[in-house]
Amino acid sequence: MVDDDASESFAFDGRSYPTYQEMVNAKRRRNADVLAKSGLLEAKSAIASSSGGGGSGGGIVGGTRGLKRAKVVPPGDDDGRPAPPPRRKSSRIAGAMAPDVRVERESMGSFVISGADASPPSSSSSSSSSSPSLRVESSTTSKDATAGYNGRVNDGSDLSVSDAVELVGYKWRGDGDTERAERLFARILPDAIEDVPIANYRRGGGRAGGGMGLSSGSPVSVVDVTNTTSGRPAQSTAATTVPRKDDVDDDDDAHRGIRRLVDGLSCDDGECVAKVTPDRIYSVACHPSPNAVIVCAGDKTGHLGVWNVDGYNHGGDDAMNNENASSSSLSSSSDDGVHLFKVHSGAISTLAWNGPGTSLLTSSYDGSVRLFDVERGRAFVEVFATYGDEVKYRDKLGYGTDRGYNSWIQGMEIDTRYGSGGGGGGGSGGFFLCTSEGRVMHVDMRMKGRLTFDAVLSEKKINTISLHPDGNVIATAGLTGIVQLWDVRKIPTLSSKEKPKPISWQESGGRSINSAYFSPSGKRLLTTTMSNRLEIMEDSHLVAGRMMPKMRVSHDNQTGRWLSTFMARWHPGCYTNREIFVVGSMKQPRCMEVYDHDGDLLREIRGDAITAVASRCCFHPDTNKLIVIGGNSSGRVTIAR
DNA sequence: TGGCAGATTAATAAT
DNA sequence: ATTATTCCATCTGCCA
Repeated sequence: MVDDDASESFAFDGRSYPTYQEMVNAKRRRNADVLAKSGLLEAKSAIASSSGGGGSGGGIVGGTRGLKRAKVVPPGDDDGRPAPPPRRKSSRIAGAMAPDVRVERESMGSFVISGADASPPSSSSSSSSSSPSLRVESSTTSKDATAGYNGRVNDGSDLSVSDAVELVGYKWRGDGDTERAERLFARILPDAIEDVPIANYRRGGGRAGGGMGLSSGSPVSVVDVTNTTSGRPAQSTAATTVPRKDDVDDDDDAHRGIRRLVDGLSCDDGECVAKVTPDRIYSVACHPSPNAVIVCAGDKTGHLGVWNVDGYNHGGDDAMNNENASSSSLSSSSDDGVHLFKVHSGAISTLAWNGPGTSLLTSSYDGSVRLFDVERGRAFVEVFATYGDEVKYRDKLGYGTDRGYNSWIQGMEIDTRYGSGGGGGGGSGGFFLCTSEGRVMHVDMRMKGRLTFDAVLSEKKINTISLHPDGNVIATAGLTGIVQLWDVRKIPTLSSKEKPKPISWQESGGRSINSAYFSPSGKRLLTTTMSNRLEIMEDSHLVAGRMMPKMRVSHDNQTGRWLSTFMARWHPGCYTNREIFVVGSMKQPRCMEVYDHDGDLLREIRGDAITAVASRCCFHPDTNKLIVIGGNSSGRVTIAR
């Protein structure tokens, strides 16, 4: 059985390549891969027979690193853990559902969700009022609504590190997890913070390390876009995709430098991948410390996985005696650097470190935002959450913002206008949120926390919200298929009747837009669309009215239902005059793609460590090296460097 | 215009 | 090796 060769020429494996060389390269890669695999089979059996090695899948891939599911709970568990419920799925289907929502099974295996619009928490909070002691049951029934609080993890009180570890179900917890987590929190992360250079986050002097600035020089060829009538420009690019210019232009040095970095990326060995969360990854973020690679991933059921990739700080001088290398008898995996917390009851839609890396914000479908404040030693503080109108919530930030079951927080952007390192509330000035029903909210955390505005900017879901570095413009994009730019200062509140009006907008192929992000320099706006395109606009914030993209790359974004959608993301630092971004890909073999700001594909990163489609990707913020991170739909994270 | 059914998608855990 | 499970995605088509 040979894989279908499909068509030769410039197309291969369902993709078309702009140059023959690239196609050939792709093919070589594929062939090498196939070979490797077949060779592996032999090698595997050989190894297995000889050394009988550890357990499952000597196979390179598959990630032996990271979380491991506890198979069976030993009968005599000392922890007093409750015996595992007989069966997970059955219990869930059997009806442990949220009060107001029922799921009915239909013939074809599809589900129907019926029930009133999740009425706000039933007034009688009965048992769960404020149970201080966390019950461990959870997890298996992560979806059940702990009456009130929209089924969130708790009533909004703080979660300590150990709380968050406890909330992880027995299935994904191991001995010593709490101690390890506490050390991460009390020691490893604080050390990592120390390493973050001030230049990385201080405003004013250029956002990024290395270097410098964007060519503020040429004020830009303002894309004249507007004059071309509604018609499209030369649509002729039909041929394919990338509008590339063959001759690299002037800023060669920068270009070459970046190419060198990008070409050097690899992720071939098993150390480059680990299972970090139990479920599908919705968001990834990387701590800015230049001396560590500490990756965070948020999954569908509210788990936050933290992977300390190189075991940063492990050898610490006074490392705890109690748990040195030898202690772990059962779980040798106890020191693979993966930590798991459960901090939300719904998907973690966005994860974001603030500039100095002192705190991590998590936004979730469960309607809450939590702050992991390393600097102040406070773990998962609920910073905002949607609450109903009941009087008892009057003191909560987010009081009266609950809009029922069909509303959730889809995206978040840290507000850097007051300085990303700002004192204020825990290391960031505040944040913007966008929701499934098209709302945009802003929370100012500088004082006690205040909801600054709450406006409906779209009739449908808004997927992302992005703040322009100049602090005056935000971009929203979502199911309406239109990117819109807004003047932050002129967003009307809910109470005011005036209709919000965007400064400018752009539609893209009529389908929805997965993401729209301003580049760190602010010069460009990058969108990822369901009409299979990546589009780059330049100086869009200077245009009023209709915008047109400067560059357009065709890109298969049909991830389907079971994978998180693609959202191309910029490198947060500026390389001299060159900005780059990364995006997942449906190509086979799987890869992550790095492009530059002209839409040129610099690299397809492949390797044994990429075991599945990397739906959500990001970069390590450091500009002195290049590290690419990808999260897939089974909770695995791959890093390339 | 809005609501629903149905198709589609990829990867794992369980068999 | 095959099957069942995922089911807070999104698009199209059909109905009112």
